[in-house]
Amino acid sequence: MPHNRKRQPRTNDRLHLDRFIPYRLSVLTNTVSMSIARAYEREFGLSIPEWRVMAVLARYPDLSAIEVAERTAMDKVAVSRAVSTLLSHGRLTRSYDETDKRRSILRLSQSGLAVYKKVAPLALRYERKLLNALSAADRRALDQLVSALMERARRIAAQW
Amino acid sequence: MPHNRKRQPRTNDRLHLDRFIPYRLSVLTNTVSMSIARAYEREFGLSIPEWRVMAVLARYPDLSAIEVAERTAMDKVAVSRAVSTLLSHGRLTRSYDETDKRRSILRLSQSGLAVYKKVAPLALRYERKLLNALSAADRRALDQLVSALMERARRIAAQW
DNA sequence: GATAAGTCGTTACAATTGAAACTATTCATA
DNA sequence: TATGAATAGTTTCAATTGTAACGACTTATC
Repeated sequence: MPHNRKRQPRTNDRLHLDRFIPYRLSVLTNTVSMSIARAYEREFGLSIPEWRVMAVLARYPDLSAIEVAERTAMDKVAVSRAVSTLLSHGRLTRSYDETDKRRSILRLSQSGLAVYKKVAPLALRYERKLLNALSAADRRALDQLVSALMERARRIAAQW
Repeated sequence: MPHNRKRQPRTNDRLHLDRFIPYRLSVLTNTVSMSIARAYEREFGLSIPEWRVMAVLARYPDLSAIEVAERTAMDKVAVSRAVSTLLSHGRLTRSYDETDKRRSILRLSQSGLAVYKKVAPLALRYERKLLNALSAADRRALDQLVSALMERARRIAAQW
């Protein structure tokens, strides 16, 4: 019997939920998202979709709803709902494109901008807290891994 | 002007959705989960909660519903619903603990086990496909990063 | 310039999920 | 052994989300 038998490979042929990356990613993401969502909700009455719309409009004003959807990986119905509640709370202004009356032009209002300026640091603080666990090198590694997996996941989704 | 000015750090003070790790994790997880869910649904009529219950019972037979919930990071209502549809499809058997009649004892039926044996390879194949993008070293790194982040996220969630 | 096909955004309806209340049972304590 | 608190699991109701259909408008084609 060989004494230097290889260690079990991480990905083996039996399914073990605790080692199954899609599952672990899902649990991790849920935990993270729930923490953040709770804070947004508690302190600003914002849902995650609403917050995402605000974040993207803060950086790119005057997008249409569809453009917001593209940049936030939300579908257009979700954007439509988020926009409508943000409008009703006065956090957004909406006008329409003169040359294409279907397209909306969305922008943070004064009050929306003010809220954004308070929420953004909260979000960043959370992220910093989370990444505190990691060395600078690990953070770079994480960054690249997430990018690589994302690309791969997209490709697979297209095939399946 | 110094020519060797440092590169911008990855985590800076402005919020950029594409660089915000919680957001990126969320998009990645959704993409991955949807691919898998679609395949389960298409080929076996299983939802993700149902599939998780089956996976954990395959490895640990005779758990109670609460124990399943603990091991799958689902809440007990979700488990109750998944169990009830699995029972109605004959994929599970349920008995009750003699000494504590509240506790159920769940176990895959013959047919459940048969389904499991077909689904598990599908899941593992997906994972392998996803991780193909990565070197062995990267895979180990991913493993550790997810663990570290998970621990950290739990800790933060407890505080907040 | 009429018609068909496509796009933007909303609405309506169904399915999923979450939170709270509930039943049945057990446990702790007096 | 009676009573209050706790636990396992289900049910109910409300909120969220996904899908499909729709109205308004624009673009392409004839």
